[in-house]
Amino acid sequence: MKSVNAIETNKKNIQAIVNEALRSAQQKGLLSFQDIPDYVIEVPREKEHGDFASNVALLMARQARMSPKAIAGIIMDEISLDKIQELEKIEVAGAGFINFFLNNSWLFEIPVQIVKMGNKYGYNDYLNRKVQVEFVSANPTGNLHMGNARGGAIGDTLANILQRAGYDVEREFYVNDAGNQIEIFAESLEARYLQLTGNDIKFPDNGYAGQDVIQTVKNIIREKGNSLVEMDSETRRKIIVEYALQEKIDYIKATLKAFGIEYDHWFSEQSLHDSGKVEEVIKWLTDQGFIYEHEGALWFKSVQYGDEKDEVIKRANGLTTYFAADIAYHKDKFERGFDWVINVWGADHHGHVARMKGAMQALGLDPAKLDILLMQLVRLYRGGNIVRMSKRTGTTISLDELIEEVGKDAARFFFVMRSPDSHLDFDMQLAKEKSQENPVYYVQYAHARICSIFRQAAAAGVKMASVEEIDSTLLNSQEEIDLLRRIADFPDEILIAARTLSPHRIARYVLDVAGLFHSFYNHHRVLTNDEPLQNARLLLMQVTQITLKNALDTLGVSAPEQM
RNA sequence: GCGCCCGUAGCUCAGUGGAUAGAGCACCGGCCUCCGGAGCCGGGUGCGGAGGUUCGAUUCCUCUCGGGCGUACCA
Repeated sequence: MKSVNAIETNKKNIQAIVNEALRSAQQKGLLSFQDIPDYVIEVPREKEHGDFASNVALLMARQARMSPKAIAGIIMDEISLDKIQELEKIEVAGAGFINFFLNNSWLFEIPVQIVKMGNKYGYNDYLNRKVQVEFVSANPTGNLHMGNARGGAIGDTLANILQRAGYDVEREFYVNDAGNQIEIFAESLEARYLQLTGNDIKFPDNGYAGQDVIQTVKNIIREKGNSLVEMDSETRRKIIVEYALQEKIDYIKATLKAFGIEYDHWFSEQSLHDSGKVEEVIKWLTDQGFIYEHEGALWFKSVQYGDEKDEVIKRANGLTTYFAADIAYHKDKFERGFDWVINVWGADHHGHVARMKGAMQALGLDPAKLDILLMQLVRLYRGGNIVRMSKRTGTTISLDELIEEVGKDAARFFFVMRSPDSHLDFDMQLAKEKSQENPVYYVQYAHARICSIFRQAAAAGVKMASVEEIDSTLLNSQEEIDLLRRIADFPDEILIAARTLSPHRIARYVLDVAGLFHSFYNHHRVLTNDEPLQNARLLLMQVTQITLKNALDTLGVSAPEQM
């Protein structure tokens, strides 16, 4: 199906006539310039400035050696209004802006298109470009915490946005099932196992002290009893850690699924070691001169790529670092044919960005194809009080507990409501509240209210006319036009959110649409005895419902029919 | 010390170099004999500070103050 993005279409049409006017003015010798500058057609903030506006004259002033206003005047004179059917008026305003005023006929055509597209409204044209979004990638050594939760909501929403922007999207979870922390995990599990089977063993100082480790060990004992006590340590650890990893990965999968997230691919770090890809990439980088030896360790020359210091890739004890595996991992990603790779990382990993991009360059890959979306950390509140998190005592609130307490919808909405750059204060009490203070309810209520109107209509035996027969030009009050206008923005909002990696834009958008709907609802009645008007308003309700539902889908939040 | 992110209304936050900087909450005052009042309408002296680039800076650059994070042969 052909996608609908009326805003983008209008911008392109206006840009075309502006370009045409520029060339025409140039030919007539009215305007002298080398290149058309990189100007924009934008929707002005103020309604008085038209439906669309361009800054082309301001950007051209220098090379044309004329005032912006004079240039704008020339351009305006070269444009004939009948080039675009809806174009009603052009004016020069402010410092030299060209403002374009359209009549609303394009707007009234949109409802029928939206109804035809249904749950595909918001999707843009297919781009045939593969993008991978890797997110959460939590260590399988503990529970999912609030950072993982925010990463999950941001990553999954971003993946949804990219799909609607026209990309082929793959969601990937990188399982850190190798390396140092797995060793420590194994030691911790073994110590707890021996302790719980009656042996006096000291727990490692840097071990995983959480309750969940003890619970895992209890599960192992339930299944295998004391049978591991007599084994040699290596065999015992192998059995225990294998069991624990499986249990943790199952837990992570189940919890994220409850959070509305399903991955296309789970990628094992250990597989990179098993296949020899880590050694392979180290050897290749060494041969190319990107690696040197110092005090028995191998170092990657990340300083030459703007990093603060060089990074160890293989330790003096012969074990590779997590960075070595990460290089092999990113090489593998691009060998899988992605045009674009996005990693969602916690801000505490920002120091890793420069050297990762440096490694890309060393490998001959284009670092611009890798975007790392850093998100600031989460502070959890309950009412006014901060909920302290402590790894040592294991008293953190985990994602499964959060979902249990506030629900998936509120949690997902809250995590994407703010820009990833912004610290997030998550108030669990507010997220649970069924009141006007809680934004997720405000939006869901709008959707439920519309559903209720249709239930009322059905109960009264009202039948909506077929879409083609409805006269949508009757939707001419300010509230109706404002709502319709914002609904028309949806596909373009998706494109902007994709381009700027801004999932929070969609949360704000859906709040906007809900607000405009509530305002309409309080000013006008849908069900009346004016049948043509009633039909037009029912159509408006239908497209509002579709837009709210599709935008909420993008956020992974449900759109209830009643509350 | 050095590096990254953030400082916008009382609070929590939006704001792709553009025209008169917005929203929610809180606070005050209004609005249903009528489709769900979990709603609507009205009420605002705010871009931490100082320079710079630009026709134009909340946005870009430098410095400065404040907060967060990082700065391991951890991940």
